[in-house]
Amino acid sequence: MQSMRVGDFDITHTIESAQPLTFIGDERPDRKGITYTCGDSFVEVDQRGKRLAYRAYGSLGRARLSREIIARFGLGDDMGDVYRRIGTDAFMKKAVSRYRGMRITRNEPWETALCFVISQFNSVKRIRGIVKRLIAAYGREHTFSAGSVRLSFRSFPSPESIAERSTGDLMAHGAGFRARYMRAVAREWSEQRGFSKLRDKDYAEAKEELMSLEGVGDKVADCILLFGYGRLEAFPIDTWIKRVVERVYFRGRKQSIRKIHEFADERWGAYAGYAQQYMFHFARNE
DNA sequence: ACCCAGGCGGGCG
DNA sequence: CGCCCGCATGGG
Repeated sequence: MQSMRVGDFDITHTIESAQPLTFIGDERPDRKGITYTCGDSFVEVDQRGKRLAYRAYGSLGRARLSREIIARFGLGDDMGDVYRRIGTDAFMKKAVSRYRGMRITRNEPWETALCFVISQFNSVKRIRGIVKRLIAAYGREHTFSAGSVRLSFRSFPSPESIAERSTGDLMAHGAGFRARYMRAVAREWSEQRGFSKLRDKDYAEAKEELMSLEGVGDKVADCILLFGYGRLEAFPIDTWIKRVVERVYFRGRKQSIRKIHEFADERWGAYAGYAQQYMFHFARNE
């Protein structure tokens, strides 16, 4: 078991706020930790106060595991800086105070893309179920044994393993009309080798490229950029965010998606993604 | 029975 | 542009 000291971090809020880890991993019963697969390794994380303990089963070595934990849970983010920038009004101050320590997780881009393609016009509970069934059906099985420890788990399905299924196969797991989009994105992802070039592009250009995929619109593209590529300026606008922004900042008057993007960009700028996540989690749990 | 869910594509004015 | 519609599915 390895560990590190953490500040301004709350793993419970982080893993319960409907980020990819919510869909992929399994929350521990005490809600203070999670298990999830990272590549071909199985990772356990557990928080006790300011101590974050973690371990991996598989090929992930000690140094790489520590880097994975820091990256995955956004532990490199300066939360003082973030809170100063987003906590500028009563509503956001309340959201921040309620969920202090919640971080934007940084996830594998393909895994992020598939999760959020599935998320469209869907509920958090169902998204999780569908993702779990896909992992069970198409994930590669790994078994780890050392001494008395023996465990088996399935990694996240590869783009190829989704692309080669029929829409009927995918619908059998409850994916519904999204099956077509899942195949389309999986096909592109396997052909274009993971969209790694997006890291070198600016936000607008990267978003436009993601939106050229069938089944990826404005909101899903922002989710992929935020949770998959760590673009903290991305501001995904779903039904919750739209409602809340209109209610809190526009006196309940309807606004177009474009206007809300302009508002968020001007108000929260480089940390709009954090503003969005606190707003989303807060609004959903009211 | 009914409504809605971390939307998107397509068609229309 | 903005608006409206259909879309699979199941949980509340």
